[in-house]
Amino acid sequence: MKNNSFTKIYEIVKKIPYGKVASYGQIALLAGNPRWSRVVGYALHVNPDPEHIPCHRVVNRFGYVSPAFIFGGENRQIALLEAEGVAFIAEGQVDMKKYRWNGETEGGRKLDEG
DNA sequence: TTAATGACCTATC
DNA sequence: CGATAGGCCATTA
Repeated sequence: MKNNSFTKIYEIVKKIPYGKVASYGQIALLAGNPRWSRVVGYALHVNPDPEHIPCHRVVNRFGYVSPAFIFGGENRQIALLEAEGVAFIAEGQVDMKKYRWNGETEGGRKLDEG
């Protein structure tokens, strides 16, 4: 267990608030390594603690979800997100402009929601 | 150890 | 502005 790299990633992913979603690059960045974008996905791939690691709240830069890599199936992620209140603007895409996690556990509406 | 792959992002023409 | 190619890091065979 290399709790040196992934651990950081998990820490971020596990810190994602309820009803919000974050992108790999964001997590990687918050983790302290903007190039871990690929590793972040890998970290979730192993997902040693899917019960504590909300990988379903993680999507790519465009808000698209994975085709079928989530623990349980694609519907799993979508279902979980919808269950939290996250709406989908497309078949497998969430509104990153409304649910995109700023990176803080407080909130944040400094974006243009207009 | 070398070679290949991946739930991504960024830079260039 | 739109489309294509490469880079980075870690895991696996």
